[in-house]
Formats: sequence, C-alpha cells, structure tokens
Amino acid sequence: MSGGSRMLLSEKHPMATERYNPRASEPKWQKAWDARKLFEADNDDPRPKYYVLEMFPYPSGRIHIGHTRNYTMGDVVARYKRAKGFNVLHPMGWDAFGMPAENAAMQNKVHPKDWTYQNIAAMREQLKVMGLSLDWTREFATCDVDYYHRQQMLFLDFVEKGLVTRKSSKVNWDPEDMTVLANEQVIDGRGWRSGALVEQRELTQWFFKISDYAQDLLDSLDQLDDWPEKVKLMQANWIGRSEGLLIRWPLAKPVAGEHELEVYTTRPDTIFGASFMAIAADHPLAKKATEDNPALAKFIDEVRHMGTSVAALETAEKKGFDTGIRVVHPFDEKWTLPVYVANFVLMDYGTGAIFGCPSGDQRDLDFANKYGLPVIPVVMPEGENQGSFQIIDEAYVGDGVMINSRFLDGMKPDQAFDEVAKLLEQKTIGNRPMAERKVNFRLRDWGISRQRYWGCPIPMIHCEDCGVVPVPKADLPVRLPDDIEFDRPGNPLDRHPTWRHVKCPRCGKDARRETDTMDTFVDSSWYFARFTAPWANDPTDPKAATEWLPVDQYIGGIEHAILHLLYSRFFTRAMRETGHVDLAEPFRGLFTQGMVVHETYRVGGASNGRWLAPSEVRLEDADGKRRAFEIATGEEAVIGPLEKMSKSKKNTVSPEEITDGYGADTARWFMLSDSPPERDVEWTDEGAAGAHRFIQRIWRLVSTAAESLAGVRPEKAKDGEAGTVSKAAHKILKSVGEDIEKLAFNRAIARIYELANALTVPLNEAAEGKAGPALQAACREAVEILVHLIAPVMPHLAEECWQTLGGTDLVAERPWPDYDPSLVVDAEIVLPVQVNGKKRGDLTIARDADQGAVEKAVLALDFVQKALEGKAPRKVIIVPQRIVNVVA
RNA sequence: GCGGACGUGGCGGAAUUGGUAGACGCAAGGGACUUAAAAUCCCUCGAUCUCUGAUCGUACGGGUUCGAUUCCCGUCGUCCGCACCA
Repeated sequence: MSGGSRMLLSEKHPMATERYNPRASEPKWQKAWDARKLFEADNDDPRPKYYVLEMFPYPSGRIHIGHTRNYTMGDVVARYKRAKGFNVLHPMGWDAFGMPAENAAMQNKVHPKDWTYQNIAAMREQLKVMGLSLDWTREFATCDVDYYHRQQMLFLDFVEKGLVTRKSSKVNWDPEDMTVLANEQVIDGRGWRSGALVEQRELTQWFFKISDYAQDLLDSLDQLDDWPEKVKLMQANWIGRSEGLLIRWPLAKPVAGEHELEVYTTRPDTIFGASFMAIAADHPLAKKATEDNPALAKFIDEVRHMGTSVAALETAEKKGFDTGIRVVHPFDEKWTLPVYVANFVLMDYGTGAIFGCPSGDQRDLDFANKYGLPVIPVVMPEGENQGSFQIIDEAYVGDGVMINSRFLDGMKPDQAFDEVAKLLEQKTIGNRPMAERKVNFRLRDWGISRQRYWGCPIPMIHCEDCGVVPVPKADLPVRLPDDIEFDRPGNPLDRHPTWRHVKCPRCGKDARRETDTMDTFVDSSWYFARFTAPWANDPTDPKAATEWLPVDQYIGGIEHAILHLLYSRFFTRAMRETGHVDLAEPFRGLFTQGMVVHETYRVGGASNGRWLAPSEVRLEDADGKRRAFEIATGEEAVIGPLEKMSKSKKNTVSPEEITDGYGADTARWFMLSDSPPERDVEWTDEGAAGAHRFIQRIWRLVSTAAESLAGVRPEKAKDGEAGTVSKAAHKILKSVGEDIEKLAFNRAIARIYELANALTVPLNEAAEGKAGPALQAACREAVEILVHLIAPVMPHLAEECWQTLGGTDLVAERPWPDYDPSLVVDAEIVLPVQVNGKKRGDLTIARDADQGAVEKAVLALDFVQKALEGKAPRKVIIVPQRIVNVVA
C-alpha cells in the first residue's frame, strides 16, 4: 500500500463524527458495570480463581498519581483475566492506622478517626473516577473495629501457640514527645518531630518470634519463581544467615563468678591470629568488670551515649578500653589475651563478644594498630612467599594457605575451620564442649509495641498477682476510646482517666490494660487474607482463604521489598500454625512497579531557589534547548532533574488534572505506555496529550467505519487485502495476550498502535464503501479484536466503541477473543541473508522449505554470487526460519 | 566496605534471550487541507561520506563465535539495597 493512495483515501470522511467525550462517557459506563455487579467476586463461583491485588493505600488525603499507575496495572490484569474466563478477586481497602492521623490531630485539632474516614471517603471517590474493576463490597479499613477485632483474635491465637514473647529491648526514646522512635525517625541523633536529643532506653515490649522462621523464610525464597530476583536477594541479605563457631574461652582468673567468655566467629580458622578479645559495652562481663574500675565505667557510659544513627556509626572512631581481664587460648594454656570493651561490638548480634584477628579483618587491624596489639598473618595468598608476606595496614580476607598456625599450617582455610571445630568440640569447659557449630541470623524478632493511640490495641492485661493475662476472646474487641486528648505529647491511652483500669480476667482484682498498640505493619500483614471473606466472624473463613490464596499477582512499590513482604510471609506461616490458612507463601507472583517522576522547576537558583509547580511554568523550546519561565513573573526557572513527585518540590501532578481534562482512559493509557512498568515513568504533558490523541484516533477509526460495518458478519480471511487485515489482527491479538501475561504493558500498547496503523486504510476503505464483502467481513472481525484489545487499558472507550458497532452487551463481560494459529504464521517468509555476518539482502521463500532448497535459493541470489566471485562458499549456515549466513 | 542492577537515536524505549539494531510512542523538520488557526492526513528523522550506494554505529578496550545490544575478561559511569553482623 503506497503512501499516495493512503492520502487519497483519508482526504475526506463520508460521515464526520464527533469527538469522543470522556467526561460524558466514563461515568455512564461505570454505572453500567456497577448495575450488573460485574466486578463482585463470588466465593462459590466454580471457575478457576485469580486473585490480583495492589498494595492498599494509606489514606493520607489524596490519591497520588503513583497510586493510579499501580492500580491501573492491577486493573489491566484483572480485566484481562476476567475476559480469559477466570473468577477474579480484585479488592481494595485502606491501611488506615498510623502516625499521620495523630499528627493531624495535634496540629489541626481533628480526631484521628474523623480525619482518617474523611480521607478515605475523598480517596474512594477519586479511585472511582479511574474506572477500576474493583469489588467494592469487600472494602474495609484496618482501623475498622471489625478488622482490628479479628487482628486481636489472631494475636491471642499467636500467644497461645508461643509465637509472641515479651522482652526488654533498647529503643530510641524521644524525651520530649515521650515516645519510641523508629531508626528512620532519628535524624542526626534527634527526634524528627521534636528535635530533642534521642536517648537509648530499655523498654519491655511485645515481639513476634519471626526469627524462629529465619531458616524457612530464607529457604522458601527459592520457590518464589514469580518474584523479582532483586527482592529475593534483598530479603536473603536482610535475613543474613552465617555459619560459624561458638567458642568458649576460659578466663585466666574468674571474674565475679564468671569462668568463660563466649564468642561467635565465622573464621575459627584464624584462631592462631587472635590477639585480643572485644566485648560490647552492654556485655555482662563488662558490667561486672566496672565494679572496681571507675575509668572503665566512664568509658562504657560514653559508648552508650554515642549516637546509633547511621551517620554517627559511619564516622565513629574505633575505640576500646582494656578491662584487665585475660582469657586463655584454647590451644595453648600459656597463651593469654587481653579483653577490651569496644564501641564497635554489637550486643545483639552473636554473643556480643568477638576475638580479634587483625591480619584477617580490617576493623580488627585498625584496632590492633591503634592499641599496639600483635598482628600475626595466618592466611597467605597461594604462591606468596611466607618469608616476605606481611600485613601492615591492609588485612587479607581472601582464600589461601594457613601459616603461623601450628598444626593448621598448609591447610586451606575451610579445612582449618573444620579441624578447629572438630578439636574444640571434643574439649570441654565446665560441663560443656569448648566449641559448637552455630548458625547465626541477622534477622531479629519483630518488635510490635508502639506507644501510640491510633493503632490496634494489644489485648493483654497486667495483673499484680497473675502477671500478664490475655483478654478473654469473649471480651474482644478491646476498642480504642473515642474521648481522648492530644494536648500533650505521649500516649493518650496511658493518661485516659478510665480506659486502662480493668479487672483481672483471672483473679478479678484491679488490673491495668496494656496501653501499647501494634505496629501498623501488623495490620498490613494479613489484609490480603481478610479480603477472601471480610464478613467472617473469625479472622478468616478457612475455606474461602484456601480457595483464593495465594494472591496470584501482587503489585506494589519496591520500598516494601523487605519489611512488609517479609512480615506478611511470616504472618502467613503463623496463621497456618493457628489454623486460619493452609499455606506458607501468601504471594505467588510479585511485581514491583516504578514511580511516576517529573522534572522540577526552580526560580532564583538551582540549589536554593523557590520551587514552582508544573502549572506555574511555561516551557519554551528554542534551538533544541528547553527553557522554563514562571508564568506570573516571566522569570526564567532552572529545569531540574526527574524526581519522585513530592509536595516539597512541587513537581506533582494530581490525577484530577488529567481526568478532568482528558478522562481516566487517557491517564491509564499514558501511564502504561513507553516505560516498562518496573521502571520510573516521566510524566509529561506531551505524553498525556499524545495518549489522548490516540483515544480520539481510535474513536474516529471505529465510529467512521461503524455504519458500513453494521450487520456485517465478522469473518477472517486468508488471502488478499482481507487476509492481510486478518493476519495483522490475529498476530497482534496473540502478542498482546502474551505481553499482558508478562505484565509487559508497554509492549502490549506498542502492538495495539501497530494494529491501529494497519487498520487505518482498510477501515477507511470500508467506510467509503470501497471494500468488497471479504474485506468488509475481515474489517469487522479485526475492529472487534481491536476493541477487545484496548479494553483492559481503556475500558470506557472500548464500551463506547462496542456500542457504536452495535454491541448490545458490555465488553467488560465478554470473553477475550481467540487467535487463529493458522493466521499467525505466514506461508512465505522473508529470510535475511548475510554474507560473512553482514546483512546483504533478503530471500523470500516458503516457510516450510527444506534446508537444501533454502541453500540453493540463497546461492542463486545475485548479491551472493557477486560476493562469492565464482568461488564455492566455505560454509552456509541456515537457522531455520531465522537467518542465513554465507561464509565466503 | 559488602551485595546487586543497569549503560541502545534529540527523548521514553523495542529486539522472540546468540540471528535483519532502533518496533511503537514523544519531540523536531518539511508538505497537504484552511482566509487563518486548531484538528486531521502525508513524508523525513542514528552518524559520516565521493549520497540510486557504501562505511561506521548498542558507554569504552579486548576475547569467544559463521554471526555479539545479548556470552566472557578488564576499564569508566549511573542507580539501588545492606552496612561496625564478627
């Protein structure tokens, strides 16, 4: 088809059609879907199930454009799977507990509950505008009494199964706000809100015993085939398994009744390179040693007050203090080593004590050099000369041969590891072996206590006589009181006049309610299970949970790669132990989508100027250089890099700005075009306008041809122009389906553009009455395919087109069309022909031609003969149906 | 410091995982229609040259191969995660 005829055909349209008006159409179709309850999932539907879920939002006030990208992806999958005949569950809810509601309460004198539910109402309306195929009958918020009631039931079940413990732990304490702070909330050693110097405090808190599952959580990562490798790796690192040896070193002289020092090491092979021991400031031995050593007590105090922030740790100098205590080397009674208290040893990893081997660890080497301790090289790279090999200021951590290590000399380090383990396991100290093999994990138990109001109350009661007593299940829920005051910092539950006073359920005496509430990560660790039967009296309906779970496709941000996903994996295991579900892994497929980013604008300097919103800026393009000007003042603004949309940088675009003008379909289409879904997408006005242009183009194409195609029976063709139309439609139908299955939305969209391009001329021919019956029938079939292909991404436009084509049902309830396999392969193929690996031309030949025929035809090509200069080719490589390479 | 990912036109990105590099879109330029504009439609669009064709070209340098954006080694750069973990 030449360009010339194309221009002729599209010169004039026989019927001028009106522009598609999304503002009128979109609400109309949303009502039509609602009326037919198309998106409500039935737990008794016998068809195969498909559960697609996007991470539910925190009700901050407004839906962000990033949310809409996330939910659009899920919606495309949901609509596609529905069309493929699955019983689809696609629910939505609200992660509604948390600090911002309390901050709003303090700043604006609004009750956290009112603030939260108002936000939910506003955001629900915003979501509805997007035309998402959600089952709103299952909606809940985690702050609903109904939900946290069940969470309290779960908590009690976990307590009963021994999955919960209470222990003392160090926390960041903000003395002004009188609250515990997460590490992320401590900035330069100060509370992020109050600015007060943060203290380390010991508090007794509730913990979930996630560390009991460390090995299982690590091992099971291997089975999560549909998870991104990156996320699995991040979780594996977070769990942080290491294999080592627990060594009990005898003390040279007992200290306050202690006879040994337990040390954990992953390098027992370097035991002859040891030159000192280092223990944490909080180590029991350190505490005992201070009794007659005020200078040591002072040092320990200093270490404790050192910041724990990342920045403080990074820059902190390695410091130690010799306690005067000495230990005896396990292999040499005459060899004793000093014990230091050191600021770089952590009490909560391993045993809180290490042996320092300066030649094999950079930190130990720095320490040894600072305090004049011996440095004995014990591992030497293979082939090095032992006489000249020495360690000065760079430790050697690689593989090699053991030296200076008596009976270990000449071994490889891993042999030496085994040898040391074997010998020390046989020796005894006290009544125990001197060493034991031990696996250590970085993962700690999950502390869930929060000294806050807006969270799920922990259903426990403290009684002076009975100790900690669970609230009887019949007394649940423990409701949050509504009459609270935020006029002072601290936990309002703690100072409520009556709430905390209860009778002990066991002995009936006056007792005290637990006033801590649960970490909000608890709320989000099981909501996906609750969605399967949100009306159930128990936390789950095990039958429904069994049928729906696991979530087939979970979609959300990479920022939840570790905590939320790890906690949910733990929770599912805990819920299995307590009989609420019967599986271990909640999410079969995981997808982490990229952010929506936008360039930034600043007037008055690139580093300290005033930020401008995109709507306050006029862009100019001159001589290939883009420049930005503030509309109000005309002042030139600096165009900054692409950044995540944030209020502070004002580079935000609200979903309404697009839906009000262009409609939801444009926003949906644009956000999935171009950029692969796992990568960031740049929001540009041109891109949005381009997406809208395509919507209008589809509408024009379909509506213009609709009249002439009315009543035409769809029929695919194999030959001629009609065959070309059918082949294009079926090929693209096939690949769009495959792309959506792989969540490659950008590629699916590119294919749909191709189909629209391929159909433009034939559809205009049909519209002008220039198409014969075969072409008309093929066009009718192809345009129906097109409408079904756009439906997952642009569902409203698809309905409008379908109606125009005479459809009496809704595309949303229609099945996905099947492609004809015979139309997606061509009888004749074009084989690229290379000479010496460079393409020189093409060969058109029957698809099923055998290798001999292909070779003969290739050698007959004139450009091949020319290249061969009459000689026989050295080799002809034929990759069937791919390529031919002639080696001259 | 440890671990990982990535690097393709002016831009976002394709390329069936070793087989035609640049699909599709955006931007740009030229043209048609129009009194004009918008809208729409058509054409061009990696670089260079001796321009109806050829050479080069997927961050850079090497290697394996008939053939490399894809695999291997090294260099440079960007991004991400963890971080005093013994």
